[in-house]
Amino acid sequence: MHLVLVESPTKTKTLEKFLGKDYKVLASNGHVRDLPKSKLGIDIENNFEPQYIVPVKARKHIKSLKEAVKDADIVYLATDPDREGEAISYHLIYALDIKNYKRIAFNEITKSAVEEATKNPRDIDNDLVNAQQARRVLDRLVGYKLSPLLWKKITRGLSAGRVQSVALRIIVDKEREIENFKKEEYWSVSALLSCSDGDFLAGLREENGKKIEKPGIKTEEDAKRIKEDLEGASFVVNSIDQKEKRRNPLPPFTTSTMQQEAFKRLRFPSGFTMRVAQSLYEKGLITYHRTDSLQISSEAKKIGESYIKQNFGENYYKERIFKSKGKTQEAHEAVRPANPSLPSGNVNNLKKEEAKLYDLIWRRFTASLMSEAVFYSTSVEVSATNKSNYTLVSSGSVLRFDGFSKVYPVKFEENELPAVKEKENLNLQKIDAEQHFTKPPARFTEASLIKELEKHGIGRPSTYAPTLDTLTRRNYSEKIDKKYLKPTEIGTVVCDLLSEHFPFVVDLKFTAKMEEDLDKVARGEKKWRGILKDFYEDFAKTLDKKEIEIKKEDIMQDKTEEKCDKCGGEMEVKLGRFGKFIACKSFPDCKNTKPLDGGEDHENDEEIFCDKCNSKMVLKQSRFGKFYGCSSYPECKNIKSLEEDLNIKCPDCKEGDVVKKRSKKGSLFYACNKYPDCEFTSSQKPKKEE
DNA sequence: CAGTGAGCGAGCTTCCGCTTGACTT
Repeated sequence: MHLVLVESPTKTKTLEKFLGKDYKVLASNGHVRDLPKSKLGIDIENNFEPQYIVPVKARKHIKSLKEAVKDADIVYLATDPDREGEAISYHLIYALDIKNYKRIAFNEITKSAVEEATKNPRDIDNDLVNAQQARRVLDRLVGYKLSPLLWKKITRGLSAGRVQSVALRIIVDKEREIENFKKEEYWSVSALLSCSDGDFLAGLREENGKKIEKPGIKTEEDAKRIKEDLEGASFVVNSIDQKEKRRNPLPPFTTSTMQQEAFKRLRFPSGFTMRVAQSLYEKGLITYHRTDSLQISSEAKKIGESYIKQNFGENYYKERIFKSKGKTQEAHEAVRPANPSLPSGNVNNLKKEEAKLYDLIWRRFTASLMSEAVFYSTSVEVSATNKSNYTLVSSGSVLRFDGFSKVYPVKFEENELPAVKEKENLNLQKIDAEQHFTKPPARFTEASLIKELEKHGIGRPSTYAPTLDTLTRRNYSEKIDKKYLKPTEIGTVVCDLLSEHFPFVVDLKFTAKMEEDLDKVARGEKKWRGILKDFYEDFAKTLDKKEIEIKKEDIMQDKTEEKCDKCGGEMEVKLGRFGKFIACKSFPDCKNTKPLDGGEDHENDEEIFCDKCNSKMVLKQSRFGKFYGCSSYPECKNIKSLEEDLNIKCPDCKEGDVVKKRSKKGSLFYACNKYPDCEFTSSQKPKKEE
C-alpha cells in the first residue's frame, strides 16, 4: 500500500479517485509540529535551535497518521509546493517517524498533474525548510520578546508582531493624517448649454489659457466674478474629440482580491468571506481559497472558453494569460469555480451567502476569459469669451460592446452628449457656481487594509483575516459606521511606543527585506541561523537598553487632582486595555475607578448636546452597543441612539424622526424618537415622506 | 417591539502561518 500525505482533508477524496486503490490518501490538517505556545521555545545560546513539540490539536491527527504509516510500503509527501508545505513534510517525517518516503508536488489536482508528480519524486528541499525555520523563529523572537515588554510598560495582554504591528501602524498613520487635515474651500463653475440637438453640462477648465488648479477656484469672490463674466459670454464649440476606449476584465480572484470584492460588493467582512469560501471549497464548488496565485489550469480554461462561446457568442471570448504580481509561491491556482460551466443559478442547496459568493467567484473567473468592454468617449471643448477667455469641457461615454461586463458589471457612467458640431454656437441656459470643501482622507476598511498589506508583501492569504481579528481582540482598533477602522487610545499608545523604540517592527519594508534573506536561504546562498544571528544581535541589545530606558510614567503623562470618593485617598490616571481611566492609588485595597473626562470621544467631529438639560452628550457603551448619554448622568438620564440618521419623519406625529431600535429580545424595529409622546412603531422601514 | 450608564489594575497574557472548527454581519 502507498500512502499519500496532503495538507487539506478535502483533497483526499479526489486524489484517491485519481490514484486508484493501491493508494491511501490522508491529510495532516496543516502544521503538525510547532514551537510551544507557553514559552519561547528557542535555544538562543545553542545557535537558535528550535524546540518543536506536537501541539495538542495535532495529536489526534498524528495518532491516526502513524498507524497508516506502519502499513505503508512507501509514503508520498504531497504537501503544498511552497515554503510552509516543504516544512510540513519535513516535520511529518519526524513526527511520524517515516523511514521510506518520497516528496512529490503538484499545483493542480488533475489526473495528469498528479500522475506526472508521482513519476517525478524528489527529496526534501532542506534549504526551503530552513527558510521556513528562519521565518518561524524570527517571528517568534519578535512576538515573544516585544509582547512582554508591552505588558510591563503599558498593560497586560498586549501584543506586537512583524505583521500585526505594521497593520496597526497603517491605521494609526491614517488617523493622524485625518487629524492634521485642514479642509479647504473651493468652488466649481459649470454651464448648462444648448445646441441644436439638446442640452449638456460643461465644467470650467481654463481662464485666459491658465488651467484652474485642483481642486478648484479658491475664493467665492473669484467664483462670483467668473460666473458673472460667463453670464454675458458667447459660447462656441472649439473641438470635439472622440475616442474608442477599451477596458480589460480583471484577473480571477486571489484570497486578497476575493476578500476585497466580497467586502465591496456583498458587505462581507473578510473572516466571514473565508468561512463561506471554506464551505464552498468543501462542497467541491470552488478551488482552494487560500492562494496568491493567478494561475488557471488549462482544463478549466477550456471549459470556460466553450461556456462563453456557447452562451454569449464567439466574439465574447478572448485568450488571456494573467501574471501574478510580485513574488508569489504559486502553490495553488487562483480562486475559481471548480466547474466553470456551472453558473450560480444552476447550483442547488446553497445558503444565501454561499450562493452570493459563488456567484461572485464564477462571474469574476468567467469575465477574466472574456473580451474587453468597448465604449466611445466624447470630449467637447467649449470656448467662452467676454472680459476673459474661458475653456469649458464636457465629456460623455457610451457603451458600444459590453464584453466581459455582461457577466461582471463594472461601474462607469454612461451619459450621451447631444450631437454638437464643431464651431457651432451654443446658447447659455444657466451658470452655476457651487461651493465645496476638500474632504479628509478616508479611513481604511478591512478590504483596503488587506490590499495595502498585500502590496507590501506583509502577511499571507491564510492570515489576512486573523490579523484583522487580532487588532480588534487586542482593542487596538475598532470599527466605526460598521466599516471604517479607527485606532483606539491603547492602539495608538502601543503604536507610538513601537515606532519610537523598535521602528523595524512597524516598518513597511521590514518583511520585504526579510523575504529577500529567506530567498537567499532557499537558494542555498545564506545560512538560516546566520540570518537570525544578524537580526538578534541588534535586537537583543536594543531590548536590554529599552527595558531600562522606557519608563512607565513617561507613557502615562496625564495627571489628575481627583480625590477618591470612597476612601478619600489620591487617584491616578491609568491605562487599561480599554483606554485611560482614573483609579484609586491604594489599589488593590480600594478598587474605586472613574472614567476620564466622563467618556469617550465622539465618532465624528460634531458635538452633540442634551435636548433636556443642554449638557454635552458623551459616547457610552452598554451590552447592546454604543449610545450617547448625557454627561450630567445620573442627574439627567437622557440618552440618544447612535443609529445612523435615517432622515425619515415620523408618519404619525410628523414631528419626530424615525430611529432604528432594538427590543429586549434583540429584534430590530423602527420607532419615533418622540417616544413616549408618540408611540409609533413599525417592523418595516417606513417610506420617506416628502 | 421601548434597553442601555463596562471595566480596565493582578491573577501570566504573546508571534506567524499551515489547517479546520460553528454559525447567520
